[in-house]
Amino acid sequence: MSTITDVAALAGVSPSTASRALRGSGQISAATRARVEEAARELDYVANPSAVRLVNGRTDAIGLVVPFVTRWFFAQAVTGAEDVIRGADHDLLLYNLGGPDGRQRFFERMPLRNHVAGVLVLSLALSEKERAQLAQMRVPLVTVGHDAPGASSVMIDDRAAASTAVQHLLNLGHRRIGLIGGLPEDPMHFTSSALRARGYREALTAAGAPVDETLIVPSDYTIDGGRRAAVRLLALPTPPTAVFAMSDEMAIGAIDAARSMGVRVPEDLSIVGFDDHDLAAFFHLTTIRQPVQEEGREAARILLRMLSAPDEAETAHAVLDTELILRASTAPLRR
Amino acid sequence: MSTITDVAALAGVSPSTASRALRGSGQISAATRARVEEAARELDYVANPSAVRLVNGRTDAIGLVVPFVTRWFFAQAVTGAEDVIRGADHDLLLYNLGGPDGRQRFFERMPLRNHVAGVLVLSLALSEKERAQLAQMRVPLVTVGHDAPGASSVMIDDRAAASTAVQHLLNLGHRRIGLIGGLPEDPMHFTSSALRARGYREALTAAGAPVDETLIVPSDYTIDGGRRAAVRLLALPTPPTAVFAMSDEMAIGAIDAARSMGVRVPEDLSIVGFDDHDLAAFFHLTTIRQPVQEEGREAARILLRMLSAPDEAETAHAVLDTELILRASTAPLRR
DNA sequence: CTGTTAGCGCCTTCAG
DNA sequence: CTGAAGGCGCTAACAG
Repeated sequence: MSTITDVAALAGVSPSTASRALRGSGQISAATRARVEEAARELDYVANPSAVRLVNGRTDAIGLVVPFVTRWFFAQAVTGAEDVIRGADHDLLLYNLGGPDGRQRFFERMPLRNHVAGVLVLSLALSEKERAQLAQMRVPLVTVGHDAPGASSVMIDDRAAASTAVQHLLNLGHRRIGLIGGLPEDPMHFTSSALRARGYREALTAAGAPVDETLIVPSDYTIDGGRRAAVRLLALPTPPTAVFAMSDEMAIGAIDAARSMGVRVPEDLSIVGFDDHDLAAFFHLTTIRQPVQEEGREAARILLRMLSAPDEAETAHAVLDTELILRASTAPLRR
Repeated sequence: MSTITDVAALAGVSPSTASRALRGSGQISAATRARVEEAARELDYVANPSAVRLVNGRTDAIGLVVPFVTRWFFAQAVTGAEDVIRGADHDLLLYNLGGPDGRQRFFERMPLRNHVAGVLVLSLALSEKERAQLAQMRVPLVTVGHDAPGASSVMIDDRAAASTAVQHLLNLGHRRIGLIGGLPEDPMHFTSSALRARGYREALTAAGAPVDETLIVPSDYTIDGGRRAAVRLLALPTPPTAVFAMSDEMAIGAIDAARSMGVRVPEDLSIVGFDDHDLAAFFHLTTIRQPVQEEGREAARILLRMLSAPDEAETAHAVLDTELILRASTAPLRR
């Protein structure tokens, strides 16, 4: 691997001149610049990033923390963030927690410490202690789907979106509306679950409909979890006539459960999901669309902005729009 | 950010002693070591990785190149690789190509150059030029799902697996068997497509069944692509009685197409997929299971091994097992 | 067992 | 406009 000294030697200049020429800083005669560039090309020179970082006193890598890359939502957000970060020529260090154990290990060891210029955290509700750990790194922090003090955030209005979903069902005449949602003490703490649950309750209350706690079933954001939750709901003495699931995966599980129990969708049971997953259209699922890739992109943009203006200690908070997508999994209540 | 000099000062020793104590190298009295460790803890010291890399002359970051993190297969493989790499305390630089443009940009700029100790490439059939570019970085290279000269690889036996799938259909009495597969000139060049197509042809030929080119329909590994391909097959004057799809996504699309055309699965049409995607069981899909996460893990392991024994220029080649998973999307030919 | 010295590759003063 | 010198933080010899 050739160094800048090699380049300088080949070009017949000093290393500092070579450095200036290559980076376009200072005043350099066009002739020397050309010569240096030619030499660099010839030697296939690329600056050693460790040396550059050491002397500049900063890294340009960005840490991306994600619970599970395999889940649709996270993969989408990663794609958006990655694209923006690459476009700005930063490195992206991926950290996939992969469950409670990985999460604990991460926060214990803080492997990003001293490694990154900024951190992007996808959809983890940070405990106070975790937030403090992250803050201790003294680098800008942006979260997606969760709002932590001292950090910037990109969110959707989970509460309003959930209300909209439930309102849609209420408009169709439904009153007994089930909720399939995040686990109450989810080890991964997705805050959005709590917000969506709140929106659900508020919509019902505002419409004068009772909130029946037996219709609220926790689940784990997987198809199978949605299936189990739906089975429980449909086995109730007075089952709901409609269900709002906090993710499309769970909604799909619910559709499957209904089918296998001889309950027709939407004739006997209306179902609304959340996300507008790739498969939602396939299942004719009415759902709340959220712009997941854009959430990742926007978070990355905010982080880049924070990096370029480090003095301004301000945090930014973006709220992106959601939209109710009407498909064929919901229908008016039949009496 | 405190430096090792701060730690040394606080512990009342020289920086080199502090360094040795912290890294457990050389001979250090238990007393000094304890004092240094205490000082480091107090100052919350973490070595500056750029400085460490600069002096050691190497980075410990590993580059992971993936076409689309959002596709199930890649997300799974990334998860496996990430886990192993993290476990070995290496950084993981993610590079998501995201299509032909991103691919070209990547190979033009080679942003991993001088950044990484090794590279993991997921399921890209590398052109000779691309392979040369990668080789020019002079770091170990491991590919998953593709075999390139000079690189280690982790593969499955795509040809045999495809043969098995087709053989299963032949055993059920089918003779007209459609193939839904990779695009012939897929801009992302997935080699496995070609190998699976070969397996398909060989199985038919070995059984004395004719290979009808009109039954071979290219597609793009998406649900929708599978749907379109199936529609074309089913609209044929003499449609096939069975179909082998090169991915579960495409198989699912085919199931949907059949359903909407009034063709029953498996009574009128048997379908075999490939991958054992999370949704395969959901669709009762008979499929070829491949251990995707394990492919990622094994690739990472091989890379780590290459890094720890850089002298041995040998490449390793792992072939992992696949398995035919029988479900309800295939049935004997009805006459 | 510990301190001193030198240098990894680069960039940024500071002099010319 | 260009070169020399110094130092970023750390570790590997080399002396003690």
